[in-house]
Formats: sequence, C-alpha cells, structure tokens
Amino acid sequence: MSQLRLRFAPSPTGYLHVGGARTALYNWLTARRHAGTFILRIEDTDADRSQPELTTAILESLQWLGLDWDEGPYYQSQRLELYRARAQELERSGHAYPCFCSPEELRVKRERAEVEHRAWKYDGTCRNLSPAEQSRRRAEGRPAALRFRVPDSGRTAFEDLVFGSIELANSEIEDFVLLRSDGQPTYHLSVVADDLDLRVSHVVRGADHLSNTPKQILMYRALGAPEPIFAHLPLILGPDKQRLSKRHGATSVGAYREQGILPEALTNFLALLGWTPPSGKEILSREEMVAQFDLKAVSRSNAVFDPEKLTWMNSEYLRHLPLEKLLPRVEAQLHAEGLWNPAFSQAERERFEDSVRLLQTRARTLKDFSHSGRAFFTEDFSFDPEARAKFWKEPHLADWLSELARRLRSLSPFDLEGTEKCLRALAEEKGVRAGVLINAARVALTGQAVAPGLFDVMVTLGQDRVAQRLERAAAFQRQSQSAGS
RNA sequence: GGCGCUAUCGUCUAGGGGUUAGGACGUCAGAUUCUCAAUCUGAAAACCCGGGUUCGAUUCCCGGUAGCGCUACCA
Repeated sequence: MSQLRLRFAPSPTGYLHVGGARTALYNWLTARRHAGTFILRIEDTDADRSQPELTTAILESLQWLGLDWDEGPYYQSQRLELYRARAQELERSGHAYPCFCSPEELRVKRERAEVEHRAWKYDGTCRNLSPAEQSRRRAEGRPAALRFRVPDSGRTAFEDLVFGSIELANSEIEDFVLLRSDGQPTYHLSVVADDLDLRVSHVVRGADHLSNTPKQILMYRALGAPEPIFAHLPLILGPDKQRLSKRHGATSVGAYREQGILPEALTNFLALLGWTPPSGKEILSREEMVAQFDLKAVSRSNAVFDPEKLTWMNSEYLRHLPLEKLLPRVEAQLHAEGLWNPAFSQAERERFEDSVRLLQTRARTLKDFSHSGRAFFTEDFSFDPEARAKFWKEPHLADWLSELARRLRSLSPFDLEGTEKCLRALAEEKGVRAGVLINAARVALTGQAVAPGLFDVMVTLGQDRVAQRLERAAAFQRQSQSAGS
C-alpha cells in the first residue's frame, strides 16, 4: 500500500466530544500503524456557529490525549478559492447548475410535502434552465446557489471498510447544494475538495456520514478523481441508547480531564468502544494499540458509553503509573484545588512523595488525591460527620485518643511496628478491640472513614502531626460531648 | 413518512452451521482485615421475534420488530 494519509476534521461548534476523540484516535492509530500521515483540518465554514476559541480548546484536547498531527491544522475558512474552483469545474462540465429558488420557497414546498405525507426532494425547478435564462436571471441580480446534478437513474455503491458494501439508488438522492447563494461552500463540497487536495487516502469518520457518502462518491466521479477508502465508525450512545449528548452528563474530553481521568486511560477506553484487539487484552499501551489496530475489525453496532468502566480503567492506570510520572499530575491536581504547598518540592518533598505513593494504591481518579486524600496535604480538613457517627461512638474515646497521642509522642523509633504495638497495647489495657481504636484514630488523622492502613498513615504523616491531630480530635469530642449533654 | 445501517449477559464485546456460547466492567456471595480499595475464590446474567435452507441454526437467507442515522443554502 502506498503512503496512507488520514485526517480528523472537527468543526469548532463545540468542545471535543468523546465520539470525536475516538474518531481522531482511530485515524491516528491507522496512520501510525502504517507510517502514514495524520492531518488535522478545522471545518469552520459555518461562520455563524463556529467559534475560534473552540478551535483552541479542541487542539488542546487532542494534544492532551497525545494525538499529535503531522500536517495542519488547515482551516476551511481560508481555503474558499479551492472550493470555488472545484464548483466551477463541476458547473463547466455540466455536473452542477445554478438554482435560483429562494430558501424561503423551498421551505414552503418542503413543509407542504410534509403535511401531505409526501417524501420531499428538491424538485428540479432550476435543473434545466436554458443558458439564456440563467444569464438573464443573473443579470437581474437574482442570487443563485449551485446544485449538483445527480443522475436520475442508476445506483451508487461503495465498499466501506467497516460496513461492507453500501448501495443507494440515485433516485433517492436530491440535487444537493454545493455553493450557497452567498458563495460559501457547503460541507459536501468542502470535504470532497479538501480530501482531494490533501490527497487523503482513507476517510474515517462517524457513521452519521454513511448516508452522505454516496453524494460524495458522485462528486469524485464527476470530477474524474480517485475515490478514497471509506471507513465509518458506529456512534457512541448514552445509557438510554440515544446519541450521547450533554444531557447525559460529561461528553467532552475536557470534562473527563477535569474529573481526574488520565489521557492514557481515556484513549484506551475509547479504543475499546467498537474495537477488540486480537490479543483480547484490554489494557493496552499506546504501542500495543498501534501494533494491533485494524479498521476492518471495528464493530458495526453503536456502543453505549459506560463511565463505570472508564473509572475502573482509570484506576488501573493510576495504580500502575510509575511514581515519577504520577507526581507531577498530582501536583497539578493540588494546584487546581489550591492545595499545593511549595514545601512539597523542598523540605517536605519526601512526605509528599510518601503520601502520593500511599494514596496511589486506592485512587480511582486524580481527584481522590485532593478530596479523600486532602488531609495528607493540608491541616485544613474536617472530620466527616458520617465517619464520626460510625467510629466515634465510645464514650471514653477522647481520653483514649489523648493517651494514645501522649504515648506516640514519646515513641522511638516512630515506625510501622512501633506505632502498631503502641496502639494495640493501649487497646488491650482499656479492654477494647484494637479495631475500635484504629478506626477512631483513622478518622482523627484523615477526617475520613475510608483511608489507607492506619499505621502507614501515621508513618507518612509523621510523629508530630499524628500527636497533634489525635489531640485535636480528642478536644473536638470533649467539646461536642459537653455541648450535647 | 422515505431511504440506509444495526441487533450475543445490565454495559463493552469474542465467537461462529454441532461450543458447558468465552472475556472485561458492573452486580451478588465468600476468603482476607483495621475502614475502604486491591487481591483471590465462586455465583447469577445473553444469542430480538417469525419463517425458510439444513440431519442440525445463535450463526446463512427472507420478513417483522426495535434502535440509531440521513432526509438543510448545518457539519
């Protein structure tokens, strides 16, 4: 196979959607697998809906996902001459003709057809105007759109890499608009013109374009140009099987980033939405994906986006991430939450690293470091009411925690074994199960009912903090007891 | 409405004319324990319906149904 060229062509009318991200990923994987070229093109011909800031956001999301492009971004809004040239070419060869029907007239006809339950298709009013009539109307200054002349018989067929052979009767296709009356190209014209100009070999895009493809095939043929290979991707749906949209919650790549999802987890998850690697292994490195990805193995049915599985996958990545790679991400997360302490990169570096290492074993998203793990990075944390209700029930707890604090303060060395012995001895003296003290102390030290093993927590926090926090918890209990009685 | 596409556990999927229909997430139970994860063990859970072809269809064909997509001077 000669040099492969693929493109991802988002339109800046929204943030990068997970569906778009998967399309970009499949294009990228195919390009990388075959040492081809991955091109980025921004489809911003709809001036009303396109927003330049969104282009920036889309580019950032792609970079964050690690989907680097080799060419572009090309902006369609800057390539209008190309589309007009193609339009002229089609008009000269008789494959396109000017249409003077106003959008208003057409809307009326379409609506009437609808109430009468007739299928509507452009009726060809301007299809066979004589050249004289055309120039007369032009001379009058009547605005004209340019329409493609679809053959009125025959069928148009093509082979889709994913869906197999697709065939459509030409009579089902209307004479679609190529150039709007203001001279702006429509999607059909600009994609074909660009894909031709950029020598795109494989058009990989959402299945919502499957029905449009015959129109584009017709254009390639009218231009006498070689057709690219098409591969359409099944759509991503929400839990209700409707196309995934904002009302299902987070749909943009940026939203998952904010939720503490790692880009490698998101791409891995997305890769599996519609594709299974031959190895059957679900957790795949980028290299493994590149080595195994094949458009021909993509599923044809739509897939429901399952955030639960994404979270699971994220926790897999998080737990296996080498510490040196995790550290900067946690740092960024703490910055975002206003919890970053400059000492973490200086005097308290070791404690910071120990904390991250400890929290890592049970983190599901980066947010877990700043939320449930908050007490590891700041003194500004509170005792979770539910945790208190569950583990601070013993009436003598305040005294026990004070005593524990006193003993731990003089413990040496302050290590895993020593702290555990110390606590268990106290529990025995007080005639209480060690678990009672352990759970109570966990709430005192972390504010949470759920946290890593207590003695790991102690050693990580350090002797002074542990003693202080136990005292603080004891004081808190005494206060709430006297207030309550 | 017309046209197109799709249909295996709740979800993502493997498979394919004869299989105990496999895996993953999730769920449930047990082990472990210091809470929660992790880990280990086990369990429940699927071939949309109807015809046809065939010795035999979940698999192939046809029809139905359902879902999705397209049906713009949006992309």
